[in-house]
Amino acid sequence: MGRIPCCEKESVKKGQWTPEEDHKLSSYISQHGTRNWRLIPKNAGLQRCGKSCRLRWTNYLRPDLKHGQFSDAEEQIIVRLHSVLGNRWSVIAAQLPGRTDNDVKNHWNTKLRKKLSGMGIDPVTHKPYSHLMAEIANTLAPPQVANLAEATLGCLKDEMLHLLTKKHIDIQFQSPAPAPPPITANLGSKHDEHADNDTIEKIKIGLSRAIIQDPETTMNKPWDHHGGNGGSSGNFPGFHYGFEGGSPWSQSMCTGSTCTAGEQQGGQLRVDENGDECSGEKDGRNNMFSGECELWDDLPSNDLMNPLRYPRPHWVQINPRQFWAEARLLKHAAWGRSPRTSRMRPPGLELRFTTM
DNA sequence: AAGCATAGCAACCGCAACAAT
DNA sequence: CATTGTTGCGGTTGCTATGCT
Repeated sequence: MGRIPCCEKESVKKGQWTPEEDHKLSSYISQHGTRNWRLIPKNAGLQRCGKSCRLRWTNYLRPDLKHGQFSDAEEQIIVRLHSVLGNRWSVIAAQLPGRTDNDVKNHWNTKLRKKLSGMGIDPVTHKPYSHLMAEIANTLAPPQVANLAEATLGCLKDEMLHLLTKKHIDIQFQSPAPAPPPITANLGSKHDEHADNDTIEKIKIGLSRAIIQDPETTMNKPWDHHGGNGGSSGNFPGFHYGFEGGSPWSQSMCTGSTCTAGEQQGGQLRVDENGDECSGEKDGRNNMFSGECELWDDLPSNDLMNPLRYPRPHWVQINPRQFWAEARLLKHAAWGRSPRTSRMRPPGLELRFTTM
């Protein structure tokens, strides 16, 4: 025999509250208080669950609530407390008069998390992504780092794939040496799912190859702390980070060589439809982290733990900004239209990334 | 102008902690 | 101390408005 439900589900109304319901609930609570939520809907003449009434009151109807936009000061409090407390929304909300835990949680999930990500800061740990990756990389053996880098690149590939598969495309990927056979990707026909999956796999392989490595840079091994082109992070070549002190909003993982002034001031980084950089978009879509990641190509994942077998892995630094700019150019070329035709790629696409 | 994608927000759900008996 | 009921919390979902193609 289970616990009795908090209300009779079948006779209870769900969904948006009407102004009449709000009025009934508010006037009842103003007279009788919020003693027993199970009895409140019955006594107030509402066909609602007590739990639903409590939620409506605490999150919306309470007279001491603020309903407007979050101020900069409030946002900074949330970020600071979240870095210490994590997702303890009720505790965070308690420090913000007039705000509910639901408000804070929603604001975090829709705005602040993206804002931090856009600035290159991991919203979970509140550390710069590059710092985290450097920390991880420094604790792993090179083959494991390769695995990690592969996974990182995999995310980028999926994003790019998504970009490409939004519309019908017919592309050829062509890679510099060692030249793989050109891969024709023909997406958009739904009639043969197996063939489409096969094509997607081919695209993934093509992208892997298209992001081609620079043989000269193989002299710089990621685990060689004395060589390479490491930045301010010190130990791990290719990972640059550095941020200005002060509020979290001024933090950035950018290095001087890869950031615009706008980014260093905390602006959001974007690439527009033309592949041009811009900043400060209000909705924060297409946010990217700047900085660099490293790829060791052509390492079969099932044998990555054998450094003797793969003593000299290839690697390439990827600037995500350039990645997306290239991706958009690729998209425009594939669709056969671009606002700036001078920037269109000729047929026989070559996707290439330069080191910074 | 229509259709689609995305962001923002309100509300729901399940679980755990707490209180009452 | 065990059981039962209530409240609070955080994750998730679904609806609506808005923007984009």
